[in-house]
Amino acid sequence: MARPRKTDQLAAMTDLVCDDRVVHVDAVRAARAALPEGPTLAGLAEVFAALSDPTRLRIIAALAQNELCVCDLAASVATSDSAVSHQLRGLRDLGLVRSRREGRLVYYALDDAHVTALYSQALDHVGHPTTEDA
Amino acid sequence: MARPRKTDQLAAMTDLVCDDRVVHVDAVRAARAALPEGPTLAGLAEVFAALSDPTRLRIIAALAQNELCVCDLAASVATSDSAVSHQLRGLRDLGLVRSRREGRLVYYALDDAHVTALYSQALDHVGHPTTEDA
DNA sequence: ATCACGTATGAATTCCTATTCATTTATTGA
DNA sequence: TCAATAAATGAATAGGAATTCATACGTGAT
Repeated sequence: MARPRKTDQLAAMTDLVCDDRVVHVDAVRAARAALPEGPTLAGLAEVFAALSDPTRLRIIAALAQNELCVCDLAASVATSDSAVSHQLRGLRDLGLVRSRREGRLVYYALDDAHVTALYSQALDHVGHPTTEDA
Repeated sequence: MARPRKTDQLAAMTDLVCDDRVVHVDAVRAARAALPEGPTLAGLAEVFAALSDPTRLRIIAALAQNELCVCDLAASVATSDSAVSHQLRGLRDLGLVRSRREGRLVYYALDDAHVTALYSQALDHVGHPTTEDA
């Protein structure tokens, strides 16, 4: 069933876990107990991934100021309408952004306080110079 | 030099910015003023990217409990030593993690309060069930 | 010195993601 | 109805990223 282990405790731990050797059993036990569950982990990764792209960060920073229509958003963050639209779709699928149509224009706004909070916290930590500070 | 614009104000804005049409000049101006500068933006994206991968997230969650050597870390997060080592290099290059050698073992620990704070804030927002809650 | 073990590294593979370009849909005005 | 504009979408391309496998490095023990 398994190969022999150095100690019973160790064997119990590693069998419970995986095939690798464990040095500090208690530390590993504690670490594993602290791991978020699969869905939680995936959710975290998703949110952070949304914030991991410069274009999306600019979009979020822009929308943190005003609601904006797609073309204004594109002009604001200096990318193509299409690229912005693609990104907005992703952000909307994640529930981070909401849209509202008015005539031919579609306005987007932030729709998730968590993400906004994460963004500004990160900005605080980094120190937040903007173009208006120049 | 450029194509005709609907208004002078609009023309001034767009020339200052890019080649796209702008609908709400003031909104765009405000949005652009709020954009973080290039290096800041890149730094933000980097940090969030570090948190955007499930494996790295598990590593961070594990190290939030104890300092761990590579093989214990691998056992904790249930991936190969090699994969963990690769990820640790990245995290160390970003200054998120520090290492300490003791004999043949190398212990890693978290080394950036910002990231730890971001992680736990995100965890709070999501709600944080772990395996020990079961 | 040699061996075993823990860790690190490089190359290769595979998967994912962001942008671009072309096209389509939706809405308004002529 | 037709033309024009804003936005969305799909396919394609290109770049990046994570894991695996093989191998090398560093350290301690025999």
